[in-house]
Amino acid sequence: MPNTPSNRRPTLKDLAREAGVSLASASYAVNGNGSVGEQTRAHILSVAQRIGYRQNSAARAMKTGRSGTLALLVPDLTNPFFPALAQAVFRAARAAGYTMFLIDTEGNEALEQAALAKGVDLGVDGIAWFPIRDKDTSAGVLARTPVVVLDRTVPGYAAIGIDYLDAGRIAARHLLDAGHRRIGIISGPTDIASMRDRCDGAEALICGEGALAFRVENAFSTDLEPHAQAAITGGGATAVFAAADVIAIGALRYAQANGLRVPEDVSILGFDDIPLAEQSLPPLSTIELPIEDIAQHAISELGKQIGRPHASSAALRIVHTRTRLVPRLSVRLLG
Amino acid sequence: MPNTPSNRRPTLKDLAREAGVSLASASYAVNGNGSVGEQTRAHILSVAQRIGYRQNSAARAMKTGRSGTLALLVPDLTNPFFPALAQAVFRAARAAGYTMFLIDTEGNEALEQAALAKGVDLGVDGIAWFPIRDKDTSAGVLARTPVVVLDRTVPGYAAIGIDYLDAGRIAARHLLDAGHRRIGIISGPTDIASMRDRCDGAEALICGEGALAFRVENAFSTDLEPHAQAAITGGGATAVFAAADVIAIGALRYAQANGLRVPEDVSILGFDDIPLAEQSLPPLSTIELPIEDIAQHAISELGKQIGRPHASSAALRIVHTRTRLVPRLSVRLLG
DNA sequence: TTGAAAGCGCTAACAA
DNA sequence: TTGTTAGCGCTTTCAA
Repeated sequence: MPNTPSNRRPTLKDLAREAGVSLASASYAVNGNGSVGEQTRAHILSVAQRIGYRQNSAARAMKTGRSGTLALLVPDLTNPFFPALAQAVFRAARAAGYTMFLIDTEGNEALEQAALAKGVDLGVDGIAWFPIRDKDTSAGVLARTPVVVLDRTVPGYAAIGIDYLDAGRIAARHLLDAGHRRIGIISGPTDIASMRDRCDGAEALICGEGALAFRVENAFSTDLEPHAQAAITGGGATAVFAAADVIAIGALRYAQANGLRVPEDVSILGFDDIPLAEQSLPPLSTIELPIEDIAQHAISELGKQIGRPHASSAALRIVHTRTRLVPRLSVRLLG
Repeated sequence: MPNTPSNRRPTLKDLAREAGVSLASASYAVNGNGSVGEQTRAHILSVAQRIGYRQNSAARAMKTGRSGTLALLVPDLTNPFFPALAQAVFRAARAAGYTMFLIDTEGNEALEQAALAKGVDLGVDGIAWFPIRDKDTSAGVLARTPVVVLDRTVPGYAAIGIDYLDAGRIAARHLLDAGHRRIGIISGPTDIASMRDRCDGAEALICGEGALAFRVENAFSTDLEPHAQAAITGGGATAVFAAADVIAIGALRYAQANGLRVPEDVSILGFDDIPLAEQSLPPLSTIELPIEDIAQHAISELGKQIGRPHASSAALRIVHTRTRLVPRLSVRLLG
């Protein structure tokens, strides 16, 4: 009959007592690091199994200052880009031996700040942070915690960026190469630098080698606002670069609902390559974000910062990853 | 000049020293519970602010046995149902004063087990668990941690269920009421009880008041397998109940790609009400899951278990929530 | 109202 | 190889 009070979760001490060894031996056996005789270890482990011993990571974390956990903050899980990114980051974290938690900041800056603080308080070893906007809501809370900002840039933090100017150029290049000259742009909300960049990149090239039919802005939604609707039906563009797939899908639907065939009458190029893009009719040509690259770089950057306690004030790495064109059927090759 | 070594995160001790008070007073001030003079507290708080003091929740959790955090495990974040559920659960948790972390078990039972264990080890106060299948992968790890199982049932755990038999009946009722008599069912993977139930519920009613044209199974995907394709084009049904929206969307597309108009030639009723359902052409009639109810009940059940240390062996609550029909345009009312 | 001090469960020197 | 022991940062009882 075990001496362990059955209503309490067994501790290392219980385990040691139960197995008739010292605390240290029990700890070594459980962590597999110190030196314990092979049979001692086996015995301890079997007792652990029997009494249902589990590490108390809080205590362990307190002692070692490491919790083996990372947090990922994303602004909106219902935007299909983020689950995809999250899975990639989860995988990368797992490969590096970390357990990753996800927090949805729900587009709410107060929540974002609270989540950042909570992460720090709980002692996660690092935070991969996809900010709601290009704004530092951290209020100094992150001073001593490894952080890497994803996709955006927040002054003072390492970041994994995407070369959006280049991405915009890739988009424009594709349309131009397909023979289009009058090209319109439907931008997403421009308070986000990455959005401005991709549109600026595209616009520069379009103006250089063709003509910008229009450049309008629309919310991050498949519902097109009136001016965007007007641009599509009356803007005179043979091709439209919609700087986000959700908007592109909205444009596609709007065009079709108004008697325009895609791509025969108007070509549409999206951006993001969300799962839905492949399944629209016609399948949407789009620009794919280097999700895997971002995930890899993010975890490796975090790993570096965690390894090297405080070089945070040292050179802040900003890694740039590149996008790729995914040609499908929504862009027409002009004769 | 503060005496706090600047490269280390300030501790309560640092705060107490810096403010010239005892550890206890500092703790009281920070937590707002013990008794401290008004000015003492204000002073301590301002010093805390200045030196950037933050609680170390790991230490706090170790002492109190409570971390103020909950974990939510879901099987697949790229299935749009889960982000929606996650957001609802996050909100409910927040309203109850908890911080919630999300873990995607990625349909992998080994990962699920590891996540469960990690949650327990980290000392979360409770776990809301949406299992991959109706299978207990917990390996006894959860013995002393409050747990509530979502949507499925796992022996030995409290659960928030959905009355799927009833849901299937609601689906069949809708089709029958619209005048359909030859009705087919495309089921999802039937190793999941909830899937069997909704189909069984529908089938019973269909057989009673009409005729079952076919009942086939398909993976949880918009890609239809050959037998499902054949059933749609050659099964002779005027209406199809696809027991998951993703499958319904696949059926819709397949039908349309093969010259069948929806709902003129064939009606399609889905299940889940994922965001995409509203945006398909035609908008998909479907059955809505009571996400908010599930979230509320889950958090409240967890709250009860956390409050009452160990009534776990007591009566296991199984709460049942009800679904609702969301009529849109993919079901035709027969003359 | 304030402070001293005892641990929470664990790790890692260090000693044996 | 094994055991003893000093804390990690915090809360909280108890005494002042």
